[in-house]
Amino acid sequence: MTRGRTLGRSFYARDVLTVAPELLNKVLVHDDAEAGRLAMRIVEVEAYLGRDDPASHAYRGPTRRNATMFGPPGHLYVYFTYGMHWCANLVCGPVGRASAVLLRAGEVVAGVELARSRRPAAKRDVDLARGPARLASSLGLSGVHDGLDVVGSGPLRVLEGTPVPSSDVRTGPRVGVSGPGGVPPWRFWADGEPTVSVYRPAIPRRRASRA
DNA sequence: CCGGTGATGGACT
DNA sequence: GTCCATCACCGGA
Repeated sequence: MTRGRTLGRSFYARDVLTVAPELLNKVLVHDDAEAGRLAMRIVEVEAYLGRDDPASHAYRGPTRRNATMFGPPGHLYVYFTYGMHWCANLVCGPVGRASAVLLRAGEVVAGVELARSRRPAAKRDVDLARGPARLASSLGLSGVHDGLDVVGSGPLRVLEGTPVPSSDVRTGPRVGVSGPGGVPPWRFWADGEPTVSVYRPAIPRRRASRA
């Protein structure tokens, strides 16, 4: 299931709220020189608007961490969080807008054995990429992939897939984001997908106090 | 199934 | 010092 046309730059160059739902059912392919190929059908995404979005990493302007977001669309923004996890986004919109789509969940459609080896904690295959850090882990993504172009001949690309009919696209609030929630339909998934990550309201927890 | 919580390090104020 | 675009594991129902 790794046939199909590679999406071009113009796909990503549009408004992030247009691109996000269209990414559903697209197939992200990662060819690792040593590990091999893994292909992931995207089933859940989340939009981040950029400078005007309090929940976005880009809200306070460019830093070394978020530099990729401020660059051209069609590049992968990978960041490190909670001291142990990587998460991946696709940069959208025009240069400088810093909008991006967080890849929240997917279904492994090629390289399942490889994904299992990367995520031994997953009890069932449906858990291999249920959640953004799990998705990145299954794909073998980390900081070395931040900034990579997914358009063209690199190890990463996104293939066309069967579009999800708009009547089957569901929307909801963002996951794990505190602060002003805002109005736009931030999160998108396809109706009936078993691999969509579970919604949990953002409840900031204090770090455990030392005795 | 569900809720509670420790892990763990970097970015930012 | 505080906050994370999170996950795995545990105990209870």
